[in-house]
Amino acid sequence: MKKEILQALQSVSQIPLEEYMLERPAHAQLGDFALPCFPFARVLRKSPVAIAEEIVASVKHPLIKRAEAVNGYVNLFLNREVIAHTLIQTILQQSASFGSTNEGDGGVVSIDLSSPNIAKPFSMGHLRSTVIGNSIALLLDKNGYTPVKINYIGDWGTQFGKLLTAYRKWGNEEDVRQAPIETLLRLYIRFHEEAEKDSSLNDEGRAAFKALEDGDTDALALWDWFKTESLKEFQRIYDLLGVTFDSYNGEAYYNNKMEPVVQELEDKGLLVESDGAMVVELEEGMPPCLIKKSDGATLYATRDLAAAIDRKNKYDFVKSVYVVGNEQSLHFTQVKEVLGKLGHEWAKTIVHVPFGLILQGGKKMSTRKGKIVLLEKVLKEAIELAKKNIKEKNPTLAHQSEVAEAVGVGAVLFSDLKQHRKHDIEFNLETMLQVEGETGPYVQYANARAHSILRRVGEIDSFTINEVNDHEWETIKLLEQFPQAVKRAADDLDPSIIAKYAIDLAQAFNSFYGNVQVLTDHGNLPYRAALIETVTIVLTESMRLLGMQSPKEM
RNA sequence: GUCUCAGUAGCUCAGCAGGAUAGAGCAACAGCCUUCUAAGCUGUGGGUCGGGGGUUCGAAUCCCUCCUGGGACGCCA
Repeated sequence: MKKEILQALQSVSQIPLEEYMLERPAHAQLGDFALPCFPFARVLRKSPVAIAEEIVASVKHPLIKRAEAVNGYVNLFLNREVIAHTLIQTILQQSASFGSTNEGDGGVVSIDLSSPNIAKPFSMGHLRSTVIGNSIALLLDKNGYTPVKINYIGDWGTQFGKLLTAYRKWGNEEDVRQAPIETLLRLYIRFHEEAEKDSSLNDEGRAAFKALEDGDTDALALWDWFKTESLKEFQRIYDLLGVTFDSYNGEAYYNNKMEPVVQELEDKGLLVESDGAMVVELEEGMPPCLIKKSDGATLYATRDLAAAIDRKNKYDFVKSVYVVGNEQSLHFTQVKEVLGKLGHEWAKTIVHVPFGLILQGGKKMSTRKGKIVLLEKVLKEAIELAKKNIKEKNPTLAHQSEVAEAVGVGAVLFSDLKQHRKHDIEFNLETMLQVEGETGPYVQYANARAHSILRRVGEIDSFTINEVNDHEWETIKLLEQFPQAVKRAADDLDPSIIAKYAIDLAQAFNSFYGNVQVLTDHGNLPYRAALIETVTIVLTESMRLLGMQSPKEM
């Protein structure tokens, strides 16, 4: 549509026009599109006002109803009825595939997301990675890519040496069976408390990890047990969130895949000794990448290198996305650099998608110090609140517990996804549980109301449009923008674009049905019903792309 | 100290491929349930866009600089 308008303008303009020049005015009374003529003034040696007036006088196109010259702008008012009719037809016909593209042409994009650490509770921080990563996968899929979701479980590293040490010193089997994660977390916290006083504990922990890595059977058995118990707890949360994975290959999976990488680094002369550790030196200004500790045990970067190479071999990805907090930016830059030094061209296709931290009192939360908020508790609370709301607002509703779950989880998901990824978030339970205003339940409610009207209308087979009022037009303009929102969200790997879009559309629609009686106006009923149906299609699809459910009643 | 992200209404944020009077939500206040679910709608008040320079016809948006805060900077992940 924009292209057609642009062509119409081009035919009467002496200057070549580009798509970006045509903008949407901030205020609806200024029209649907506007062309600022200031840049042309110098070339044409005329005032912008005169240029605008000339264009307005001669521009003509079936989609343009009226053109006005205002202070050097060409303001265009479109032919609402024609555009609305075409758009509604298109959306009804394409249904959920409206806005899809085949840009990715089936190319695989691996996505590293969620990645909780075993023996530690699923925290609010992991929520961000999980829901952002999941939404990115859905967005890529809609654009024709083949996403592969990898849950890179944190199940290896010195932390396990520490945990094993703590368990052997202070733990017992019974407590772990009763409440696995809670007990293991307590042990982990105690370890760090005691290590403050007695730093030799840290050496003990490191030694225990070395033993684990060298295949000590006792240590392995304990490790395996802790891991099994942890995964059970995580699964409950993934079920609630509706997130699935294509691979659960965690850090331990790469235990036997690191040596070849280390060997290759050595063969290529990249590995150098530094203070007893083995490192790869990087460009000036960047700290070296640590590959092996002085005791010979591996590090995070070692495993990430092995994992990146393994994933390239396995999936032959066109892009590899890591949804990990922005405090790890340096780490990923280093890993990319090292891969580049190894001669892997594809290192360029690795993308770190960072996100802000969830803060408490302005500070980072720390598992080690026991400063942590549990996601499961937050979700449970949100669902309880949704249940209570249903009892008050719609007590006769069927399937109340399913709807409560969809709404409660939707509230938590949306409060996270609507914010720009990179912003730190101050944790606030009240904000997360909110159901009014710019929230997940607000979007779900708009969609439920739309379905409610449609249930009363029944089947419609054709419609004509006599006039599109302002409320309807605002809604239609937004519907028309959905494909662009999808494309931008996928290109920027940023789900918040869809979340904001969904809010805008829900607001426009709420305003429409709040001000227009649909059922009683029989002349306009078929057209409005068709419009409302397209709203449900696009709202439902928006919510799906965010990983949210969209109940038809609530 | 170096690198990096941020600073917009009382609070939480959007806008930042430069464009017309800087927008939402929450909170506050005032209306709207005998008409499609009030998780809604309609209105009111509320701003030196951190400070200062610069580029431009035009800057919240681009550049420089300073201030404030978060985070990362070798044997955690």
